Amino acid sequence: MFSLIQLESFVAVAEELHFGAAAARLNMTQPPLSRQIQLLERELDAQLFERSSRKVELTAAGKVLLPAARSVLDLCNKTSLEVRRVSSGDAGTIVIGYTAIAGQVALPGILRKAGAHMAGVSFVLREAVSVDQLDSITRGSIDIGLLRPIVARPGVVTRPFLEDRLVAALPEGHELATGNGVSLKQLDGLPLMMYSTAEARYFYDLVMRLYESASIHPKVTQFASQVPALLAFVAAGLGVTLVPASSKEFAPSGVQFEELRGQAGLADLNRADLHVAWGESSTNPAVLRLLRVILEDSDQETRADT
Amino acid sequence: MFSLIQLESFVAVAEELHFGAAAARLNMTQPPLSRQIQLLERELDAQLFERSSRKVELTAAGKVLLPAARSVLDLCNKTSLEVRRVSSGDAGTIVIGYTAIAGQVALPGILRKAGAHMAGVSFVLREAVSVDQLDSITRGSIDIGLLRPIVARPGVVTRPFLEDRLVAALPEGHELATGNGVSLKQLDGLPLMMYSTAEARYFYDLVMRLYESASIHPKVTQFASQVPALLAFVAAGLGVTLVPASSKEFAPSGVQFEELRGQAGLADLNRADLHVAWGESSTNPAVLRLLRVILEDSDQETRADT
DNA sequence: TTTCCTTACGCCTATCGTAAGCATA
DNA sequence: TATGCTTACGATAGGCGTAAGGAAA
Repeated sequence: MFSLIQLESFVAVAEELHFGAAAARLNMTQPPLSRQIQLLERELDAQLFERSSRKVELTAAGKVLLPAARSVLDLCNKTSLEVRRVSSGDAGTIVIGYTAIAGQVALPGILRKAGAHMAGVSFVLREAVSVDQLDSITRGSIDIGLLRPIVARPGVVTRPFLEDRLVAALPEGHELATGNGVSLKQLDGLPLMMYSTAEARYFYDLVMRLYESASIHPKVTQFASQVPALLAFVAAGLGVTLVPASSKEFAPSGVQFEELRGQAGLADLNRADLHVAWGESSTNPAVLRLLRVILEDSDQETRADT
Repeated sequence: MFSLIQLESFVAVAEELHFGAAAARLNMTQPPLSRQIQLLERELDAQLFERSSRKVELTAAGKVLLPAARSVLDLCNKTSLEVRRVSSGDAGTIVIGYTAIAGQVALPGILRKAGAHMAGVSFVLREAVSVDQLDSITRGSIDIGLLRPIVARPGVVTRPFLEDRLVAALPEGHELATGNGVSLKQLDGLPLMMYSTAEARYFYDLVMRLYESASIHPKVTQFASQVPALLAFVAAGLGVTLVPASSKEFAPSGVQFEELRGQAGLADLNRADLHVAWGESSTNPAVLRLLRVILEDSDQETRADT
């Protein structure tokens, strides 16, 4: 096979139509340039130039080769730049998995900040529940997951990046909707709109633990797997529910939120933080950079909260 | 700039993920191969492999380089062939991309007719999914693609040349296998052997649209990306599927086909035509000639159908 | 201890530059 | 005779293979 140097030599001669001028452009002397062209011609079994000591012209075969040689060289240059950029983290593709809630409360901010710091990186977004995200990280089909801290998994690192807690959601005008918070005890006996065990296991378990901590039994009347559906029940006056505080931003009208309070140790139990997860052997520079953006950001928000 | 030998070395290592095996494939020993990779990495300022004495893995930068390197090498090979042909006065070389199905139902006929009209032209055949073919046409590494009409792409022209439609495939002896056709409604409730969304997106979407048009929901129990695999499911009695009518020719025993009928507008929805695609700036006379052969041929078949 | 990627080193091939050759206007 | 591509030749650089080194399971 010919070499790229031969193609560069050929393009230079084809453009200058003068071996001496082409050699000067390539910072070399004529003789080796002539030899490179000869080698290329022998390699291709084709005469590329019609040449005498007075003129140099492209043959038909040369006319076919010229655009192709330019394409090859262009593609090589483009590839070189692209690989450099990916290697330095300036470009690349990051596949981000996220839960439905994370997609609403965390993803927009992350993408906004990432877009500013990492123009040139393209993001592929994939909504999935937490456990599926862990599987995907293990398989390598997503780079970063925004999820709930369920079971630890070898090979996957997780870090909290957005503090969150459950708050009570009550129908507007309910007697407990005072704006001063409610205790779990006060919720005893009220119909509870509950997370389904299969699709929202994390929240199901969290709510059950909270009720147990207050020694009361939930009176579950409705199930749903998504926060908006639960809030719709509440807005319709069917009962109360517990949702992440971050859900306030996208609540329907007719719902009022109250902080949970009153119990020793409640704050430790009532943690619904969002975590970011990634493969521990992840080396993609763009991914590492995005992780820095997310985690720095979380530090700032943490400080702002305190 | 890197050299083509370095790209070849890189592709070999990336495909084998083993320096020793790659070196054997390249007919050389490991040490110089390692050195070529190191030189390439230094040249690109990028680590391409994550390697220890126990495993070799591509980095993100390596994953970007791999298809690009293949493109460069493909383009070089194609260029080499092309220049030789033109130089020797022979017509030229046509690289044909085709999907698995096109390779069975369309390619033999095209090659037979082209062979008669265009002796001296050599064909390079490359099986690839439709979207990859479009990429290759844009890059110039294939001349003509036989593919499904997915999204339009600037610079690439496509024309239908083989009409096709989906038909139902049922286990032999099934009560619906009457030879008089079936309606989609009749398939409601039967287990559907479905195309996978990733590798056979076109058919997946087409089947979903058909079911939606009949206001029924598919009961999907098995997934596969290739028609023969789906037909194998059907032959085994696991359910029914929808396949291009042209697949009849290479169906296993135990499968019976029924036309889809009964619904207004079904014929417009149920189109699975094969298209031919080429670069709009294509000037290769041999390519233009082959296009004429393919499209004339399609006119004949169209007339024969009506 | 085995596997397998990397480093070290001698040999050889290939490319460079200088100098001479030769064809054309 | 001047221009400019080609051939000849010695020096150097770069790649290959063999052999030794070193890290991981």
